[in-house]
Amino acid sequence: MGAQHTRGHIVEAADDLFYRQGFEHTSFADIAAAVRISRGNFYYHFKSKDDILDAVICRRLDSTRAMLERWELENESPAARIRSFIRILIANRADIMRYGCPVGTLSAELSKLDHDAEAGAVKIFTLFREWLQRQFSLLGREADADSLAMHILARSQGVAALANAFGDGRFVQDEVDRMCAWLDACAAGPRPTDSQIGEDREI
Amino acid sequence: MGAQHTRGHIVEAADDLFYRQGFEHTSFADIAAAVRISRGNFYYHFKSKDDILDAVICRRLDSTRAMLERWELENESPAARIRSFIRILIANRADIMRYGCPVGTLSAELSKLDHDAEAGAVKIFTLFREWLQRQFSLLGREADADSLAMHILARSQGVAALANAFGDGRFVQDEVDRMCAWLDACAAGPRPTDSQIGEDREI
DNA sequence: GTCTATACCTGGATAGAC
DNA sequence: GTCTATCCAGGTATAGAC
Repeated sequence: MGAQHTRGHIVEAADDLFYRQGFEHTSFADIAAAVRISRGNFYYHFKSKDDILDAVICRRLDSTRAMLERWELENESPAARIRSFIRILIANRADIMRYGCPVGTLSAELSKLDHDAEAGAVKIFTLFREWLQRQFSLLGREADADSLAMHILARSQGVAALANAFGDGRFVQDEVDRMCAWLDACAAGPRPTDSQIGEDREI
Repeated sequence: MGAQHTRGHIVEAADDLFYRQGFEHTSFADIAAAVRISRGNFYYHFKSKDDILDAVICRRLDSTRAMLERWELENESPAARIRSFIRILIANRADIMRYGCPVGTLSAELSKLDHDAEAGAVKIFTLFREWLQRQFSLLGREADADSLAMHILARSQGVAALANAFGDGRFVQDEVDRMCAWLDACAAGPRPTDSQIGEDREI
């Protein structure tokens, strides 16, 4: 068993448990049981629980970067790329209904704990934010690209929060449809006709 | 010191601490320090920490009911009432940026803890949901009133989540403006003109 | 590298004096 | 009603054998 191999196992198990149970609520005993090593062995690989958290956040940052890159390669148009983002709500629907959004719930928890690692968790949000901003810029919305990015990010967070609270899969689908329709209107241009001002400000 | 008086103090302090620090992260020592009583004294008033949580949730249910009633009395039109709801994001902006939404963060935490009281926390959401649904019905949107209620609830949750993560007050104001504009379009009628289908599905 | 044993602390909960 | 003293479980972290 190479050290890196065990270390990787620990981070992987911790990532999963932190998502499902929360950081504070997950004990070394929980992780040890999942990885099948003794508690004492942790301290050969990490010097504290906070250290494991840092490793988990790095792992999530890496996998998020990889996912965003994939979406970019798989889709030609920025609109299609943004739709890939919106559709993670569907792809991960079951987990989201049970455990919420991994990004949102972690940064919310760390915020309450007043934990130093909160900044790292927010960085994951920032990856999405900047990526979405780039896509909206490519869509011809340079002027308000960041605002649009934050808007769609907020909506997906809200959907995840209520999906978790009410456990309603139909609601998720409805909101995804709304977001896609909004995106279409958005791609069509900032202010289609003068008569639509009012409705259009929604965009 | 009447028993009810002390009990009320405990619940009040616990409510505040559970919001700012989270339920699990708040210890009896924290509450005791806030209320200025000894730890042992808790058990005269409550038989366990979970009991205090139940009392806190009841308190929040009551204060939510009172707030919704107030909004109803203070505003004639359903649109104005819904705007009162949207504007809590502004009224409580400072707290939301620091601690998130009290309803959303509690039910998210209890969900991860797999705690029995999660159902109670979700009831608070349900109060908002049903109240909003009634307002949308009065607005002439009986057919999709619940869907619209969930939509606006989700958006406010998303705004709170990102406001907490990024600590950006400007973002909150922008999103509140968007939500108000959306509401105006919504009140104007479900499908203004045929040519707007597509943009309109946003509603 | 991984284990067992254990130190040490915090947190919830109880007992009983006042 | 409120206190002090105390118990006990569970958590992080360390020491040292293998």
